[in-house]
Amino acid sequence: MPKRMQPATAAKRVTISDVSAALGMTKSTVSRALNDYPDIAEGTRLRVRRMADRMGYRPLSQAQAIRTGRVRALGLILQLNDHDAHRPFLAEFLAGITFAASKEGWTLTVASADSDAATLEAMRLLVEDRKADGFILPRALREDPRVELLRGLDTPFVMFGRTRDDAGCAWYDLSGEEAMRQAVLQLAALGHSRIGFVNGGTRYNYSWLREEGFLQGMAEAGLNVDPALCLTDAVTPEAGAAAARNLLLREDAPTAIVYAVDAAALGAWTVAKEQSLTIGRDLSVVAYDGSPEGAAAQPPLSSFAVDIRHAGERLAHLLIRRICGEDPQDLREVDLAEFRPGGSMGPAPTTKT
Amino acid sequence: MPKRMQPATAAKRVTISDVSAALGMTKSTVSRALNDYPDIAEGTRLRVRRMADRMGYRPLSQAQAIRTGRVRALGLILQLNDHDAHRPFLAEFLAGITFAASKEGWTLTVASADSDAATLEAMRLLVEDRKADGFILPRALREDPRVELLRGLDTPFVMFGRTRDDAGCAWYDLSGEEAMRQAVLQLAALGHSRIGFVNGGTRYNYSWLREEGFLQGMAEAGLNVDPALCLTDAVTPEAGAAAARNLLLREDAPTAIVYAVDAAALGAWTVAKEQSLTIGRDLSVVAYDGSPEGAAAQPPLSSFAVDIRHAGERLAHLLIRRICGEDPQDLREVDLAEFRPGGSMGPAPTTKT
DNA sequence: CCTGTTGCCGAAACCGGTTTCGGATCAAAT
DNA sequence: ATTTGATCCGAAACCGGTTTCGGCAACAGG
Repeated sequence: MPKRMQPATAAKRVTISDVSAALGMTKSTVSRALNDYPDIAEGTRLRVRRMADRMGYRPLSQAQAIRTGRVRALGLILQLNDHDAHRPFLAEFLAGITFAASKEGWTLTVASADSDAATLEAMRLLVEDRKADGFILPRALREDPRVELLRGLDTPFVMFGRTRDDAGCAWYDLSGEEAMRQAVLQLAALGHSRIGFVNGGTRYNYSWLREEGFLQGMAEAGLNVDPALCLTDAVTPEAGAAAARNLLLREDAPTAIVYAVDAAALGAWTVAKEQSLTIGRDLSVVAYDGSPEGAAAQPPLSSFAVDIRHAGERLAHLLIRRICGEDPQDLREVDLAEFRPGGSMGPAPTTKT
Repeated sequence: MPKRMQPATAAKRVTISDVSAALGMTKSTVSRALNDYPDIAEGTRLRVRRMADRMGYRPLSQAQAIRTGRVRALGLILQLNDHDAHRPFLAEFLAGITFAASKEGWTLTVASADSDAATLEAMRLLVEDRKADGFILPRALREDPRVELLRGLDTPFVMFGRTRDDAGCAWYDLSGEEAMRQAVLQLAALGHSRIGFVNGGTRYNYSWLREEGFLQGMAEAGLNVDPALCLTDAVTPEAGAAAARNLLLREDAPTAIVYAVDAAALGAWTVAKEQSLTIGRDLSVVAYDGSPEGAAAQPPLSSFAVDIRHAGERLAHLLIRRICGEDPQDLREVDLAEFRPGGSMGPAPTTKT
């Protein structure tokens, strides 16, 4: 650590001085021309621009940073203690972010943490060291301490998901509420009337929205919601199986279960086998995420698929605009998840006795 | 894009000038003291150091970078077209890297690419923009174009895995050859004599080593190697199943199969069901990776587990030392994978007719 | 006592940019 | 014809560091 780093062999870049010399102007003029200062004549600006990209000039972000404080880098903290539903998607997510970022000349700085507190600390460090100009916040919580911190640090961010207090928040999200609503309506159309709901972790904001959507769908279908059939905090197959057992061992077991999370829904397969139920016939299941594990199940899980790569791209794009000073109000997008039928939904069993 | 970035609100840091002022010295003295220049008196060096960390001074890497060319950032390119065996491990891998890196004050810059050529281009860009001082190269190929490029750019790197032409290469790897050797010896001890081998992709260097280990084990056990029982290029369950079918439908089918890759080995489960064979009794299977999918199979797959998080940590550490100028010869580590018995290996069936 | 090293540190240039300030030019207004 | 004002650009300071250069002591040798 005390050892000094070897100087990197200077692959000679084109500097702003090269450009200004080639034009017979000063650095300052070139700089202001490229940065759209108002006191530069339009003709000059054009000549500078042309020469700059003819010479292949690209400002060195670190050099700019020491004055401007910005390095054209997005930040992302991986929180490992989080339930790992996102892990199969991680590569796609990162690909989306970096793809969109690099298209605009930005890069991604990644750090990791194993607790909420460590995440906050990691963000603080990256900001202090100017390794990130802003953050993408995956897995938005209903009450999110990260938002509080970043508001305090006056550091831009964009959330994957929404949150309760959305003042100053930009976000990209998928309408889990609409998906849940449609799930219920489809089940109702298939004749189901007793429908269970197994939600995800209630600290996540999406759970609140998906429940809302479920209730909305039930209302629209004219069905009664039995609170006893509504469970929460299942994000793993084990928890999902426990929930399924709970529901299916009842006197008045539901004929269909809506899961908020694919991973949890897979638990139903275990329970179905235990109880000799055939999924898609004796029990209908529908969930949300579009995970490969769900698609690989027998029968495949009907689910609302999320294009995680696209989400990454949108998030990167939105964050860049946010860092460039756009109003967070204008940086909010909500897409629809795509329903992917899989065979786990079928008509309600006739007169279950 | 042309829009100028908002200036970041300057959270005031302690600068080198603050430190030098507090000491009544010049910046240059402080700088040289902290960087271990030989022309600084030992007493002075100490006083500077003490004051520096009493004041919480941490040099701004970008400011250093514009002179030194180094930003204290490691680079990693995710190559997506690669077979995705690593994806379940990606989070752990990143955690390992970032954990070790941040402990020494370094960060990780991630980019992605969808082809070999795009990977090279991405690395070139990161170097040019000084967003990475060196690279971690996952999935070492036997002939690796990345190595060639980085040698040319004179950019430090460290490989996860070894390669054929290892001049100037640092690496961390697990001894796949030793694992395969032990796999064979264990099977031989269980009475197996006809043992099949299903290798991974031959462009990867690990395949060559694992084959070597397999052959070595067979030789030590005094067993004949039947070339017809040695297949290659299976890295997915589908390919692994095809290989298993190929082997098991033979007249002289093997009683055990060594797979180079867990994901491929899972294909044997499919084929065993097709042919009403019980794995662990009629057919023994052993593989390499320690994947969760293997552990979840019935019976669980016996496998050599790789601690991917630890690998990430070692790689980060080695790369930092490499960037600091240490000789690559001194930066080579090979660990042993840990055997994790799972029930998929059993005694050889008595007189298979 | 003078000279030549050597050890140690300050002064100043430098890296590649940004930003402030002021001055020159030219048209419009007095 | 001079003043005024706006437009546009150059000069120079600045950001937070690193590195070169040179000079001042102290110490050794003659």
